[in-house]
Amino acid sequence: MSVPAEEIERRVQALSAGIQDAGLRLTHQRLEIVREVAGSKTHPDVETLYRGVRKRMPTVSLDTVYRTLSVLTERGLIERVTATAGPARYDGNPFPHHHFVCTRCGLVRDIDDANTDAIPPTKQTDSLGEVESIQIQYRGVCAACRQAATSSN
Amino acid sequence: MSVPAEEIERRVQALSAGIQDAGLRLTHQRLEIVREVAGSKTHPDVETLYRGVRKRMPTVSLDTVYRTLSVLTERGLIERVTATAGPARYDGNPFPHHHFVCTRCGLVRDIDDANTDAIPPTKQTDSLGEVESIQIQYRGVCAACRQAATSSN
DNA sequence: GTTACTGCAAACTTTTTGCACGACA
DNA sequence: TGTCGTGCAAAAAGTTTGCAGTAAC
Repeated sequence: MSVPAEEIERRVQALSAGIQDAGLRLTHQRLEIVREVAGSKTHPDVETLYRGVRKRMPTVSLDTVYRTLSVLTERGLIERVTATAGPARYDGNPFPHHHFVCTRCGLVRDIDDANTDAIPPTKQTDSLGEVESIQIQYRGVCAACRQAATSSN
Repeated sequence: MSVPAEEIERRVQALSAGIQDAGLRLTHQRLEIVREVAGSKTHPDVETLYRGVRKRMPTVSLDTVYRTLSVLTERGLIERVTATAGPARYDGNPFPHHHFVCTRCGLVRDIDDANTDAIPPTKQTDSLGEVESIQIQYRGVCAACRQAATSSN
């Protein structure tokens, strides 16, 4: 149920290229952090990514994880997940997609690009600015939380 | 260009009722905080709301603003804005709506309920859980940022 | 009259920053 | 070889919590 190896590879390629195209250095640390975030489907927070990277690179520092994620986000290569409260979480999938969000436990999972052509810009959006992309949040209760609620009733 | 008085009133009513229906006390502090958040269309952060409330109630504390916003959010009466990084921002509109988000400056504005029937749950969402609501983020560049970019080119 | 809420202060968590050393292009 | 990036440490920012007094119901 993890991200398929070839998909991880595709993401790592896109992110690595993005770093180098921006004239930035692709250091060992950055590559490992890219691998970690690209290989996760849970949209982890910085601390979790840090622990994951340290398994392969024990000397990496938390600051570097913060800084690398900032760099990637500033360049638009990855996104901060804007769906949950608490510590920042990151989305290592650099291709367009949407999110399912569990309102109970904060689980976030990617949803492939839906038919966003069905959602045209409106008069309201037109008066505010130019819409460049549309992201949908499907909010609800995940299977695990649903089961937990059922069995305790 | 602010929220119309009757709309503010409608929101304050809904939020006040929500507090009391939950068996909580509608204190002066809570009412002023509700007024502040319901009257703003900018989705302000806690510090900004605090300053606004203090104009009318100089003795209110920042903690109480934090606590009241937490209470309102936990009860599902208002929502934390899940669109921007940085300090938490709150959306005092308790009725269904969507958001336009400027990716440059972080401006967030409400968009009236679009035709979300055009976005049915998918096989993917079905396998993750039950979708209860759909929120659309229209992302782009707001008029002010667009103008700033144009005039500096 | 109870009990929940508030203000104050302190603590805690998360994130950012300055600096000197080390490594990438 | 020059410059960008890293690790360390300290600081800053944002948020939460314990406690005693106060106010809502």
